[in-house]
Amino acid sequence: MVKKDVTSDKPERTAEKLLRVAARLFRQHGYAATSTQQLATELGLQKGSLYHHIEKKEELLYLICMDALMHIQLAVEKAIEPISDPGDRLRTLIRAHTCTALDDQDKFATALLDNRELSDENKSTIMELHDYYEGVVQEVIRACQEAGIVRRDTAPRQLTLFLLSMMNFTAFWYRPDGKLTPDDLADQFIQQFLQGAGVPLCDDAPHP
Amino acid sequence: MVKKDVTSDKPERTAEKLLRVAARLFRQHGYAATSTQQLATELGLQKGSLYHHIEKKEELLYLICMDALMHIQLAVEKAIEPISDPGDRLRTLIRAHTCTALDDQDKFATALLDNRELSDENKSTIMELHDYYEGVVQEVIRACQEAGIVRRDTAPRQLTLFLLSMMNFTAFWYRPDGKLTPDDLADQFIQQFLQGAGVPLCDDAPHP
DNA sequence: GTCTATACGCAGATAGAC
DNA sequence: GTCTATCTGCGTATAGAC
Repeated sequence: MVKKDVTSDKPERTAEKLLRVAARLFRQHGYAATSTQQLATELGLQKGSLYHHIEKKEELLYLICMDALMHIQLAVEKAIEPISDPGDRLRTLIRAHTCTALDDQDKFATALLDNRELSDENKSTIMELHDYYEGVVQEVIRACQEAGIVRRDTAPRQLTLFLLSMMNFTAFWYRPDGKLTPDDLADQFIQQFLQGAGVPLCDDAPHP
Repeated sequence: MVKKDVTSDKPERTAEKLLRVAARLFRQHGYAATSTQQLATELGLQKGSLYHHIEKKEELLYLICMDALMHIQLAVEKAIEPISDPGDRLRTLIRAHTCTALDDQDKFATALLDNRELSDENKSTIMELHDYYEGVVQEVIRACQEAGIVRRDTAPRQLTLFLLSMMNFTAFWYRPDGKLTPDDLADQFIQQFLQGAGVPLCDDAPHP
């Protein structure tokens, strides 16, 4: 359905702006509740003009989901690739995921909320990517279990879901104008995921 | 906008079924993408007939959000009310929240995903309830900090968001036909939230 | 690449018979 | 409480001028 080449940089400017604005509106009101009219108005265009840039409205949603998923997957894989220590890989993954997700919050939130409104065909494509990425996360966690730094009494898949839940929900409540930077938040996620919120029973005896 | 009395039990059966079916469809396709036609078809009615039970389509969404929030809030408050130990209150809250949310997964997921599509007026009402409930959770966590069983180096509001993120995201991926019961999941949430996924550094020295 | 004009269908909602 | 019939508007998408 989509054959845009992203090789060239400059001539695609309008298309990028379109995606950015669409992501903001979709996140705010939902995909189906956002009309091509609203979209055009925000861009200072007539609604007919949109169809010079896209084939149909759904293409916007598809591109947004694609963009968000690819972005986060590539960022995370690139970040953890040169690292071998399992614990460092996990911490790096959490930081890269958090920062990338918040860097493009509208697209990421839309991808999470509105992917159910894609056509069956597009939905499968997106779901495949999603599952692949989940597998990457799960593998990092599994390696931590093997290395003895993450508990083995819970299935890696469960732990993956817990971690992704915590990080992904952030896209819904995080306000960039608040006090916490994405990096601060990443620190908190790392601590919360690994140590939990409970006070350690025995940290009065620090190890050498 | 809504003046239904929920005092009587039996005569409201159709209305309940309507809400149940609506919640399922809304969750599946989104509120705006679900037509009154689909709704009517699933109920074996003509679309005109729906308007004997509701004033407008949005009323369904409003009632679903209301229902889900009230249900969970009442269940949690009732569960923790007789308990005084802060840690027990937190663990009880997690269990009540998890089980109640999964008991009516469609409504709960719809309330989380589609509340943005409510009219401004209805949205405020729902948000107030939501904030109130968040306050209840936060207070339980704060009490745990005061009692020294939850770390104080993270703000109670942050911890509340982490906990709710983990629990609420469940509504999106949990499958009732899987192996985990809601109770199992609650156990995992309690452990994950308090102890984290990391292996304790010193549990070779159990306390008496 | 943007405009105007328009096709076409389906959405939500109402009225009145049964 | 459900049906049929119908109103009305707005939705997505297209065509052709500039």
